[in-house]
Amino acid sequence: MKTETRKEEIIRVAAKLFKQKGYSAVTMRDIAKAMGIKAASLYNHINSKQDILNEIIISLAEAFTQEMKQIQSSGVNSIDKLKKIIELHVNISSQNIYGMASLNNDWMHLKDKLQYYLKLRNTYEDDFKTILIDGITKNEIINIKPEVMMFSILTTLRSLYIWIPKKEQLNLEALTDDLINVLINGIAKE
Amino acid sequence: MKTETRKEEIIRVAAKLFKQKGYSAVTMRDIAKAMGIKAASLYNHINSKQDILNEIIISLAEAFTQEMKQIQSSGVNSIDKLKKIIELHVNISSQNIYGMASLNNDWMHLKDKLQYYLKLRNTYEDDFKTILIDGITKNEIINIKPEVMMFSILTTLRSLYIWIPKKEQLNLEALTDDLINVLINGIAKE
DNA sequence: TTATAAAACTAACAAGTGTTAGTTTTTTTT
DNA sequence: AAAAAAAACTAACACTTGTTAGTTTTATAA
Repeated sequence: MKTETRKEEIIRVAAKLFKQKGYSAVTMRDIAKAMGIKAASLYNHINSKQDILNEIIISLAEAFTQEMKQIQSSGVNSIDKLKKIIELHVNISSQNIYGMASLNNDWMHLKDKLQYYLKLRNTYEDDFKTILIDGITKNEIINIKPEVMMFSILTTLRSLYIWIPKKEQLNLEALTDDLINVLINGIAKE
Repeated sequence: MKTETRKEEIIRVAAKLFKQKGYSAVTMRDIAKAMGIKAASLYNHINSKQDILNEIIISLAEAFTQEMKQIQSSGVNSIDKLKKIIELHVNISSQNIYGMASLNNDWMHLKDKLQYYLKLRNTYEDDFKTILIDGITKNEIINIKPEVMMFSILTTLRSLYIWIPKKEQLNLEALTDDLINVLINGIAKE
């Protein structure tokens, strides 16, 4: 376990504050105070406030994209691919609760990286939809508009960062199992 | 259809901007410019930027609370209550897309009204959970942790404001039906 | 038409913003 | 112990923020 650099520490502390109040409402002085230093000192480690946001969001977006490509080429059936996607979101979200908040709420404050982020997101959603359409074709998934299914599942998964901290004793495996049940099998007794 | 007051117009325009950039990133000068007046002129109609946010969020939160009480006392079974909740969210969200964005993303910037808002939200979630527990008891709903079920359904419903605008031809009834299917019956073919 | 109310305006404020320059302190390397 | 590098500091900048005071214009009522 390699030790955290000062820059990584700044990004981690900033992400925590961004989750609480959003990127725009957090000042460089807030971040500095949370680290016990003065705002100007931050600039020995980072280039700008904007760069902090870039690093938080882009690294996460790239992680999702990369894993989706793995799932895509895994060769399992569509339901199992969806299960892998659920696991992916639980894993990343539980490891980076604060970053996920920025990814969800502050992506629109990206500037240089905005187009790149949108490209990654669109690719991810297209891949997701392709899995659903494939499942419908192969009769593994009910024939409902794939957009609505994707919206429902993806929205739930993207909001995990809100709910995971609330679960006192965080059993990730149990959470994953429950989510698979709820999202794929529904909640009604047949 | 009674005509909109200037104050209502400010709140409507502000909500639209809040959806795009978040409360903190929108300035009074932004709002004024979108209305074709100067920032100082806004204060002939509203007391503060804070008050704009208060009105947007609290009116929506109260609408949800009120309707939930209706559903609670409607006497139908738990699955039908869930269907009514889905309809409720589709209706309010489609009628106030911009306000729903503030409700979801900017509630933490409430000040005086923050405690009141949290009380309304907690009550709503408690009522929701009670319906689920009741459904489990009566064997209408599968026996999974009600928190996970509520999280999944409620998160999807709360995010409708993101997706509704994307649906080119907005058939609300069809959307409601699809959501009922996906959220209650799941997506897998049995 | 004249008086009244409503709604816009200009100008400015005090406080807060991200960031830079230059300097001092602390830590690491030789 | 001396030199070099890293990381903190103070002070300030140019700009933006929400808001107020006072005034002028526009619309309504008498």
